Amino acid sequence: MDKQLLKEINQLHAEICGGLSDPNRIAILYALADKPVSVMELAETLEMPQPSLSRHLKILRDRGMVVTERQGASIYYSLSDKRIIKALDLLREVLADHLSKRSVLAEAIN
Amino acid sequence: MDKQLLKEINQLHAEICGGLSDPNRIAILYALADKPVSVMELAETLEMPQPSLSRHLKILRDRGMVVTERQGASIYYSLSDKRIIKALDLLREVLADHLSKRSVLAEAIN
DNA sequence: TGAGCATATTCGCTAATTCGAATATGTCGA
DNA sequence: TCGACATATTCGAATTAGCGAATATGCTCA
Repeated sequence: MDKQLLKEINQLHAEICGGLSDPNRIAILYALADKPVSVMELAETLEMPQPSLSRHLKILRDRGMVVTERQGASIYYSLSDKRIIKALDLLREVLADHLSKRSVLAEAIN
Repeated sequence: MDKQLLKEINQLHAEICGGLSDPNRIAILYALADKPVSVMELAETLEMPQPSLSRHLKILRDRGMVVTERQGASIYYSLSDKRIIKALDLLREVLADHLSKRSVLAEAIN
C-alpha cells in the first residue's frame, strides 16, 4: 500500500478512536446502544449539561459514529453502527483483564 | 451499578481508547500484531524518531496495551491482547463504511 | 407571527497532548 | 571498568481538547 495513503488512513482511523477517548462520549455511546435517544433524554440520563452534550454529539456526528433523525422539535440520536459497541466491549474486556492482573499483584504484595 | 464507580470505569475505558487515538500508535499496534518487535526495528519500519517512538510506547505500556521483554541490549514489545487488534479492525470497518457512503454521495452530486 | 421549547454554537479559559532536541539510563563486550 | 549501542526521559514550545456561561438557531403550535 502507498505509504502516504496509509498515513491518511491511520489519521482517519485515529480520529474515529478519538471519538471514543472521552468518558462522557463512552457513556453517550452506550446510552445509544439499544435505541435512539433524544438530546434531552440523554442530558437527563447522563446528568450532563445540554451544551456540553451537544458538543460531544457533534464530535461523534462528524466522525460518522452517530446519526440523527428529527422528530418534531426533538432530535433523536442513534448509533450508526453496532460494531462501535462491539469494539468498545472488546476494549473493556482488555481493561478488565489488565485490572484483574494488577489486582493479583496487589494481593501478592501482602 | 454505582454511579461513581461507573464514572471511574468509563474514565479508564476512555484512557484505553485514548491509547488508540493517534495515528502513530495505531501504526505501532498493527506493527506488533503478529510478533514482538524491538524499538529499533519499529523505528526503522515506521520511520519514526526513536524518542518519539519511546514516548508512544510508554503511553501504550501505561495502559497495559503492550508488554515488553528484554533480550540483551534490545527490548522487544508485543501486544498484550489480540482483542486490541480486533477492536481496531472493527473500527476500521466502520470507517470504511462511512467513507464509502460519503463517496456515494459525492458521486451523486455530479 | 411570536412565544416557548429543543438543540447547537461561540467565547474565554485551563488543561492535556505532541513534538524536536538534548540528555540520561541501562546493558553488553572488550 | 570503559565504550558503544539501545532505549527512556526531560524540557520548552505549539497545538489541540474540554468546560461553563452566554447566546443563537430551529421547530411547533397557538
